Amino acid sequence: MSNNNSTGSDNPNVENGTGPAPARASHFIRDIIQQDLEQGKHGGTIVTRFPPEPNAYLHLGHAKAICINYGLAEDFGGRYHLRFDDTNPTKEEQKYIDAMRVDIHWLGFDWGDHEYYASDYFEQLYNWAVELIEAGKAYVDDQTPEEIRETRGTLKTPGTESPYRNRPVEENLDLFARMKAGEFPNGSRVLRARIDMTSPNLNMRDPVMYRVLHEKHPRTGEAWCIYPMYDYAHGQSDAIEGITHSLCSLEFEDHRPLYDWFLNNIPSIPHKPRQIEFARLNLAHAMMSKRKLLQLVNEGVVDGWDDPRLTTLSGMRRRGYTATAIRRFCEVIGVTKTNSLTEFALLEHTVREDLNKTSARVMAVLNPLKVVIENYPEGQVEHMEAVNNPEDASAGTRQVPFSRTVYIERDDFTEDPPKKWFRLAPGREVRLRAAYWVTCTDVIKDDDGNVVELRCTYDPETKGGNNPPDGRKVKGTLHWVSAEHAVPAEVRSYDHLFTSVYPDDVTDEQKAEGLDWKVNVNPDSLTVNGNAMVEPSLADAEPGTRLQFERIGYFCVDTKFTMPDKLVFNRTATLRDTWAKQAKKG
RNA sequence: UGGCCCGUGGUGUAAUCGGCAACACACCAGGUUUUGGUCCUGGCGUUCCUGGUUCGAGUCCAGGCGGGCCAGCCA
Repeated sequence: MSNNNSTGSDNPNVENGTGPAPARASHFIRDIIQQDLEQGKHGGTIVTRFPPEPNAYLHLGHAKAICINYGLAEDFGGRYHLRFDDTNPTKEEQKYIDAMRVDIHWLGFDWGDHEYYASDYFEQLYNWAVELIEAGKAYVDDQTPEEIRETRGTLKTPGTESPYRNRPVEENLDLFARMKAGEFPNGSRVLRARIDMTSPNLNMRDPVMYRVLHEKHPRTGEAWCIYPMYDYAHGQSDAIEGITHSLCSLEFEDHRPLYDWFLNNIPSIPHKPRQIEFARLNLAHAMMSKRKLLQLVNEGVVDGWDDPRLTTLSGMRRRGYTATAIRRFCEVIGVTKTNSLTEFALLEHTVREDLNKTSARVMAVLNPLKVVIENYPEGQVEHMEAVNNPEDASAGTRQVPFSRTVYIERDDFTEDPPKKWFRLAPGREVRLRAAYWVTCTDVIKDDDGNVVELRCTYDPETKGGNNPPDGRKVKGTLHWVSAEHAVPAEVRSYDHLFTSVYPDDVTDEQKAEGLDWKVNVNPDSLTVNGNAMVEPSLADAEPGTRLQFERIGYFCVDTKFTMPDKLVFNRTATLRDTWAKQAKKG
């Protein structure tokens, strides 16, 4: 897991993966790298990087990019860098840098000493810009932003050259130096590459390399008042770091000719990386746009960047997702250039797959219904032995107290059972997991006819939930908690944050009404249940602990709302529920 | 009559040189089970269209059709 050439620190934030390393799926980028290595390019090694702009929190789409970049470097014994692309001080903040470092470590990657910042390269970038000016391949443009936009042309018509395009080299050098010296206000002048205003690729129509921005930078402070644009900074940063394969998403395809142009035209460039693009992740019912995520957070639609409904890494972590599950997900979705929409079910599958193997089983009743076992001695308490994880014998067993009054799930009882109903009903017998078999003898209702309590009898010969000697069978097994031992808890359940698979889908009618993508926010995405009762072994559960509530789903102790005297659980995912499917069909 | 990219089951992907379309998810039907979980078995396809080359095309060629991205001094 640790980066080659790194310090190999045992970072406490790195969560150990569980299952065996899955076989690596082949894909076109892996093939390219394999081929390059076989042909002896790059001295037989590869160097990749993950280059986030620190202006938001990392989300599942970033996890895909991280797994591709870092995973490939690991697989081929190469090296990987973390580079913060901090070229726009108006948007970037230190808090995002800090959060990103935590998230990437949590995912299980250690970049060691290879943490870099585009701002580290400002001096070198500036010097190369001067080289370009000297070569007659860059010039200072005095046009206003509006004029630059107008003369760029359109998708179908060529642009026109700036009147400043043929300025003498000396004048460009002087003006660029004075831009750097702070003589000019924001927006007054830019440095442009001198390429081709008639190119069908708009990125090649004399792209802006530097703009004047009198802005304090989180790292360089007031040292600079001109800042390089992405297109100029990115490829050259790759070159400086010796990146061999610069992997990015599809929308940069059109930028590749420009990426290559800088590399090929800067006289003293030390190294030429290769940019390769892949499709970014689209996940149904989820928001993967940093800008819109920021909006959801700022407008209070969600409870911060780590809201468990968000597919931010911090949100998913708080929700109970494991790094193993996320990395496995990134493996199974593959790497292609095809625009696609991945079903949420695939994500749920990978988290269940991991949690099934690793999480301890406990009993929790979300919606309690009181059951009095009339033939069980009053005041008696038995400690029943329960298996912690049937998938993992080493997880051992625990004692769960049983008494005369227990709570069962309200959904596990019905007065008029449908076909194939295995649960409790008047006169029916079921197994209380790890305890006894009980038979419902009476139903007690309030004045409005609501069932408020059940009366049952138990069979002492079924202790531990075992089959009785008479050979009786029972189909249903229910979870339960002893009323006097139960610990109250709050349980927060989540549904998709967006009702439509594409959160951006807005009808023309909605647009006409002035509505935007936020109409798709699901008003029922959060359900807070304050009535849950959990078994006493959970009383002191540590925040972050992941558990399976038997027959219900995977939950974790919330790290934000849990207090010493208040347990709060987040539902990570439900268990698959074939009965619910069957019942729905009728 | 702008450029670039992409089309394989419901979904995500695979298919060496042109050689029986494979895997996972989802769904459906069964089996096992002290979780209606897990696990096991089985079912589910005109490779966007048309034409061409070929003994043979998802793969090569031509022409269509459909989808995505690009006109920030954002990344």
